[in-house]
Amino acid sequence: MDNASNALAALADPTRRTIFERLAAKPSAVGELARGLPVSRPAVSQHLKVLKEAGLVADTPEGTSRVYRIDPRGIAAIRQWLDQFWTDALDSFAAFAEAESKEDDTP
Amino acid sequence: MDNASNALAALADPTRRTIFERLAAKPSAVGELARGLPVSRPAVSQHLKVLKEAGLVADTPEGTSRVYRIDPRGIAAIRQWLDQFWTDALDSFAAFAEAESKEDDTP
DNA sequence: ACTCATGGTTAGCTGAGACTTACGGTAAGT
DNA sequence: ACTTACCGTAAGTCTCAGCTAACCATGAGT
Repeated sequence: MDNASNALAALADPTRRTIFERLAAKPSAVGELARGLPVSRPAVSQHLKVLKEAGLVADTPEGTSRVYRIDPRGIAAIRQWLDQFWTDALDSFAAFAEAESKEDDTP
Repeated sequence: MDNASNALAALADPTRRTIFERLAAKPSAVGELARGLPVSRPAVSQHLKVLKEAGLVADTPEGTSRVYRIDPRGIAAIRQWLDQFWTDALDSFAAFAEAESKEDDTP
């Protein structure tokens, strides 16, 4: 799926992965996240924007604050994309193993 | 896992995703891949190096050629990393839905 | 109305990485 | 031995993404 592309690209950045993992452990506000990270608050905002557009997180206004949490849709998209190749990967390996065993004609 | 980090970063590039998908459909040599892509052959070589270090592909010398195929380990690493957050994601959404329903005190 | 706290947005800088070109290295065929 | 085909690597260029600093907007409390 094309949505999986955005999700994969979003999780490629280490800082975004850290943010994602922390939100998985506990939904938090922007400043709360930035305080525990080595980057500034605007950087966290930009990362959250990317994660949101990738369908990996969702946000809810909470007064003057804004709470972010994990969105299962992004994870589902990546899983679906991966499973598309899972059987192919096993087939490739099975074919390789079989070709290897047939090469054993050197006694 | 840390191996999942490399795999995610490797699949972030669109060209590498295309190479990965084509190898899933059919194991191929480097030149064969490059002929169907809008980039040069050395570029494909570099991409394959990244994919190999990420555990996503494996290669086998075939005479003067070199056949690349999919390695299931990379896919497994990403799947394992994702499943680590799957239940957390569902919990986050369940908690959000419950909080939403309790806010229905505005008749 | 004023103040304070929280966040999203923009401009600009900088470093990482994707690409090409050129080169060297190896195996098969003649 | 020579040629051809296939591939990996090094050096260099250039674009893009992540970061900071500064600014503006909004809601809560007084």
